[in-house]
Amino acid sequence: MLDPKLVRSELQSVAEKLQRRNHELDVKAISQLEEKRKEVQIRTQNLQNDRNTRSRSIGKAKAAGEDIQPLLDEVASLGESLTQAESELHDLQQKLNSIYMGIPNILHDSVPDGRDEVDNVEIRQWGEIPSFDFEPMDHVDLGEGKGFMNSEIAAKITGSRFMFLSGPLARLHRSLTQFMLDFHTSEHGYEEVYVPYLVNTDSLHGTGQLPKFADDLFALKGEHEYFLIPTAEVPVTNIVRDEIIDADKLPLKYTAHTPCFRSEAGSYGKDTRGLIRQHQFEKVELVQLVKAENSYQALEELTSHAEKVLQKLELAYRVVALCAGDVGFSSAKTYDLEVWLPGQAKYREISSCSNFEAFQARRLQARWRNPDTGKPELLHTVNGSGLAVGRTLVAIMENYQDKDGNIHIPDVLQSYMGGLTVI
RNA sequence: GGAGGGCUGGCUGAGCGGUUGAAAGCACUGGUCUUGAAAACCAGCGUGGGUUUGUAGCCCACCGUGAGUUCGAAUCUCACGCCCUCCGCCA
Repeated sequence: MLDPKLVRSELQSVAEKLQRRNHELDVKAISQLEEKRKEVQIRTQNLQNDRNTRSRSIGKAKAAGEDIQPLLDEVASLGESLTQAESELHDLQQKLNSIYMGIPNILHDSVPDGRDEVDNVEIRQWGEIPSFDFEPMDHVDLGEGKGFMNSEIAAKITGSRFMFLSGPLARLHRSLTQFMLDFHTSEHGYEEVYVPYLVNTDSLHGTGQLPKFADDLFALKGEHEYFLIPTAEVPVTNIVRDEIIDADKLPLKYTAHTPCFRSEAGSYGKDTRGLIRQHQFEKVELVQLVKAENSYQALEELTSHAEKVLQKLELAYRVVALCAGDVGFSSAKTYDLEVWLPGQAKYREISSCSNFEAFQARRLQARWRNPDTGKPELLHTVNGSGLAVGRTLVAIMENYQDKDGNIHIPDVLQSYMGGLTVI
């Protein structure tokens, strides 16, 4: 959520900034509601003040043994207008709040203009695109060819967009998560956390998935209103919801491995083949909670931490700055890491690293105490995948294949594979 | 599933329906003392919101959440949520 004070005091300029991401702010409705809110709020608070004053004097009179009946008569008429004003104010605040909850974050100045992914800007490349003296297969042909990947079994067990892996490929998948967690905890200073995979609605509001994106989530039936997490960002970032963190504890850096569940509503024809777009996938997430002045540096660092995983795996990739039209709702700036997939002969997203500035923190009431002022200030939240495990598996399969359809194991993973070098 | 207990400020923990935004302690900040430090002593110290050019002042709200009773609720009533203990079941 944006700062409501900012929205109403600089409504026009906020609206202009949001136009960059094709969000039309209903300036007229907001200013009218705010005007009304101001009037009603002042009226309500004056009435409350009046009531409090009178009630106090009744208390005093009673204590002094005076007759309070005249005072009671005086206050009798107050109640109704106060109740009405309070409920009017409540309604207005709810309306405004639901509008504010639906406004996306303001983009950082460095975000390039553009409508959609076509306009994203490549920042840098790493590694060499491998060349093959044979026609490289995609991961599905490789996996199915070996008998280690079977979408029909998954479809029988559940339905479409799920995958069944077996044998050394299932182990390779597991090895990847182990490697990533070990790497980030030992080399990059993240604390490993284990978190719930079901979350409540407060948590989802906090990180911005609700109220706008309920369709993307799997909801549980039953006595609790719980949802399957679409990303570890939700449980991990919510660690600091309603907390005030000591300055000397910052930055907080967490990493977690979780499964992620996305309904992928509205992507019906897209990436139906293989592991690219599934309802269930694994991810190792990186989350940093930092002071405002450090968040852009943190974004660069966190992005580089994700990149290092690709470098260790010797996979060619590029870093792309998402353009204004492609940056997600809660983010102020996002870098995507795109890995080269020989099976598709193109770069595909394997990580997304974002700075949310105070957008999530404001919803979360996640703050730190500034020792200079003694006052709480909103944290900035920064997160990214480090990396998406399923897509990393795809990248390894396709980049490390040979002409016989074998998959060679990257050096850094061999110890996790019990010394296996090829599958 | 059954039976109890509890949710108060950064933390611990008091709180007869009437200046209680809330005692006390801890922590923190400033000061006195000291060569310095510690201790001791003194003072300050909640969060959110409104108004406003204003981190000044004034005002409002907040004691798990939401309703209710009342002139007045942290204190009474109801519902819900969460936590804890015991029993049962169980990976």
